[in-house]
Amino acid sequence: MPQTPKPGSSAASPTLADVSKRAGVSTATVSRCLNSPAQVSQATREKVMQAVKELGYAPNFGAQALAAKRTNTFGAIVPTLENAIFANGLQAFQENLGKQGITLLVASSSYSREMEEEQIRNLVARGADALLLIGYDRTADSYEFLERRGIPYVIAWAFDAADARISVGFDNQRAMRQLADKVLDFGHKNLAMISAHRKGNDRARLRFQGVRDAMIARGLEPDQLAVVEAPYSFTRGSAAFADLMQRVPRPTAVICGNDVLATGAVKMAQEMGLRVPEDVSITGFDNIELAEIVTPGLTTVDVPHREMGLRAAEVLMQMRQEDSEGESQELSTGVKIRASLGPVPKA
Amino acid sequence: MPQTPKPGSSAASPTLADVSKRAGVSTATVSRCLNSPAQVSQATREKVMQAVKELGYAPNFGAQALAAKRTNTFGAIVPTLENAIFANGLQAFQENLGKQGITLLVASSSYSREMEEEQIRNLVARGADALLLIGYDRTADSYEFLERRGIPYVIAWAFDAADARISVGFDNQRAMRQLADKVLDFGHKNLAMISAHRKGNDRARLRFQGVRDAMIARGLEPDQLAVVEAPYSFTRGSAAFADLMQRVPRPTAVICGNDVLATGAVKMAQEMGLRVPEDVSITGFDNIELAEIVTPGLTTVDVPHREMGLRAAEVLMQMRQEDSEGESQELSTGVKIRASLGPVPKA
DNA sequence: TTGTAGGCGTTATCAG
DNA sequence: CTGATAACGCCTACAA
Repeated sequence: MPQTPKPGSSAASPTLADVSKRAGVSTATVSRCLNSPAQVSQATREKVMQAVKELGYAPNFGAQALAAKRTNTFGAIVPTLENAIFANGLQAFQENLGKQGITLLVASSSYSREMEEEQIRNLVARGADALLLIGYDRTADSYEFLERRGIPYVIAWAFDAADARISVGFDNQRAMRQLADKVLDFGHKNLAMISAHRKGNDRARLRFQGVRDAMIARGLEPDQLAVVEAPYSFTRGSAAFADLMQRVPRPTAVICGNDVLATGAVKMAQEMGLRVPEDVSITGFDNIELAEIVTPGLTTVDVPHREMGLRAAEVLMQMRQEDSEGESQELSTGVKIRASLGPVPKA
Repeated sequence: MPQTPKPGSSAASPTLADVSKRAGVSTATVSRCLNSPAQVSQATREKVMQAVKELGYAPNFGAQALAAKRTNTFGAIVPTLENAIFANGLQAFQENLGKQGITLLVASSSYSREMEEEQIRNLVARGADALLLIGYDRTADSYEFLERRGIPYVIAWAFDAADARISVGFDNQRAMRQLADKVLDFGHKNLAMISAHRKGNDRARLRFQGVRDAMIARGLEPDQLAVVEAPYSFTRGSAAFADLMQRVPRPTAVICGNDVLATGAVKMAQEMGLRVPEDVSITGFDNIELAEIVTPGLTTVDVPHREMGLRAAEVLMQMRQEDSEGESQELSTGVKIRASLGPVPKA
């Protein structure tokens, strides 16, 4: 049945054909008007644009992608959107992409490798030209899928010089080691750590290892490190802290895998009537705004979020455009000292 | 390890045709296998699924949308993703959608009506079946576009009984009025407000009005209310607070348009050596986690974020499925009293 | 500068 | 149950 173009069908989306009809030109001309206006004469262009306005035409993305094989869309998959850990980096990433007219699609994996694999497929199916991913740990299928499709991707929030994959990030282990060194400088011997689940999370594993490195360098027994794993949330941080405070001997410093956990810990300390840092020191990781907001301010690892996002965008755009290999970039971190870290309490 | 791909087809995405060839069936059968497996015999199904696995086939979203005219994708456009104001609501929205196999695409408008209009077009072009929007204020073109396309949408974070559009939200004016009443109960006479830009932001205007309402009801002159407008950010909240503290007479209570601004204000107060609430009271709006984290805790308007997201999802799914009108829902807010609000300081 | 026509990958409507 | 085949909306050589 040939299409029966109902006159005045208001609900349907106008198509290129509708516009072309109204402007009295061919669909090709309309398409050119929209994509390379220079190729069209002033007069027709105006006619066409007029029709576009009147009909409220907007191109159908699917059809466009299908025909052009290019979407000008990048994707990013982060473990979580619930706290601000990735917000600033993503924001910078998006800003830089926007300058080149590229749209960003964001998805969350909820810290699950399976979910991430699904989201990767999802974004690719939606036509993402390139992907931003967090850390190295993901299913083999995920990597295989990306390679097979030839989708450019860059790994952020982690950097491994020994890995051939392109990344823009920092050395989690070294970063945490530096922080732990500061903690030990204050004389702490009984350390504890609140870590994210290390299984399937390379950043968490490396940060844990960083603490051990620091202990070993001082002749401390790393297995003495009391560890509790907790999902990255404020309340879980509180619970984990309460747990650790039951241990004997009680830790004098609690190193947290990120600022959200550390904030939860600080709040729980207050609830328990423990003073920070007089009774117990607490540190974070990331240096997000929260670290400054909580009282006392968090001593934490300062991560260059914005620069990471910026650079990642550059690398990715280059990889796509020139079909070049791309080049990994290691960024450096620092330690931000705030009041939450202090000397060992007198027993 | 690649799977011995067909010569020349290594980088390209496998298509339905590739799968059908490999499985020795028609493309139609493959499609059915994937979409309504019940219609296919056990034997063929297995053959096909095998081929799908081997080729790493994933459907092309654009083509799918083009042919099926539906995407099982909803969109949401929020003013910002940088702070957690909308995070919990969106999370709940997404969770509920996920149960029905619907994917959520999120975009940010950066508090700009023009940008929002662009994002609406963008998401619709990408095939969003329905949209979640924040507040009522948007360009006429935005509304016109949505109506013309017949895209179901629901307005959240605001509720206006007099407006015919479907919404799931709360009365911002009344909510703020209740909070302001509490402030006045403490005896404050010199009030100040840090508001979001009211132009193009109905929620901000209504909250402002809510404060005035409370003042009027007590016989205070509402024009005495000192107001500073600031973008919703921590640092801007700090700056605005510093500004207000210069005013003569100095306000004894600062009512903020949201918790982020209020937190910035609290921090600035501390920097200035002012005690909260002994020297000055500060209130927020939203009751996000932050309100509990900052010291002192924020007295704020408690908004049922999760329920709003949940309900919005329900309403929207219903509107799409049954093509029904949908029904607006007003949610109620409360006032959460914390330490940041106290009596008027003795002069 | 403009128009014609083929094809992008899927779904859905028919017959077999 | 399965297989052709016609849309779906757009882009892009290729012609005119």
